[in-house]
Amino acid sequence: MEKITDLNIYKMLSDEIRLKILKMLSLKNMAVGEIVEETGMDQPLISHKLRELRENGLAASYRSGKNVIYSLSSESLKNVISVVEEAGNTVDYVCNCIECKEHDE
Amino acid sequence: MEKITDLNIYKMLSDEIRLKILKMLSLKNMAVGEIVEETGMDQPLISHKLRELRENGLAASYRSGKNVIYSLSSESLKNVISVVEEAGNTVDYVCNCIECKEHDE
DNA sequence: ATTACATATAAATAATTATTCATATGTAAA
DNA sequence: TTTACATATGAATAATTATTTATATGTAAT
Repeated sequence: MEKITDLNIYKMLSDEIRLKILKMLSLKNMAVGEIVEETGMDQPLISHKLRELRENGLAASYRSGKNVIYSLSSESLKNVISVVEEAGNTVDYVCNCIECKEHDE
Repeated sequence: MEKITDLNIYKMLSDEIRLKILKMLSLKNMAVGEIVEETGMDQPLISHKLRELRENGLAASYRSGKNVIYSLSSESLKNVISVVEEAGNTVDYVCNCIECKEHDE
């Protein structure tokens, strides 16, 4: 098992589908089928994304009958997600005010 | 100018060189030449990375004589960087304890 | 045991992103 | 006003990552 670096966390969060999955998992644990349904994406694609999240230590899973249930590996990820969302708003604000207007088309 | 989403922030942070640059800028403002020197990478490569950071609203720049000085666009990015670093440690810890050991080679 | 359901995997392809190389631009000094 | 220095850009290539397709595996119900 590799060391989990902040770089790896960012990489995992930098894909739209993986990010969506993580946000869903931050609300409740979910079976693969539910994730497939709620995202509307293909099952093998979701399975790949879940594997990446698992292998990079951001998600954990266990089997329950026919289903496999996924969860966030750590509560601290919820914190990451919300802090970055806030920062996104702040940066956006700063950018609109200071210099980005100059480059508008 | 595009809306800055949390996804874009993650994308910018998910490249080793860009992340290194952002961490450097979180300590002090720097001229391009200094960044090139301190990272040891090629000048055009750094210039490309800086452009990405600028265009995504994470960095700002101004000219000072022959030099161009870069800075973080927002203090809140420092917060993001440190929160994720912490989360990395936490996740790592959780993972080592709970389930990743099972998959060790 | 056979079938159906849920999930995982591997290999192939497609798409995106990073890096290099050559050169252009903009500023200041001689 | 030529030269040097600092940075930026564009086009070409290389490398990485995402997606699809086909199929395998594992569990449970009949």
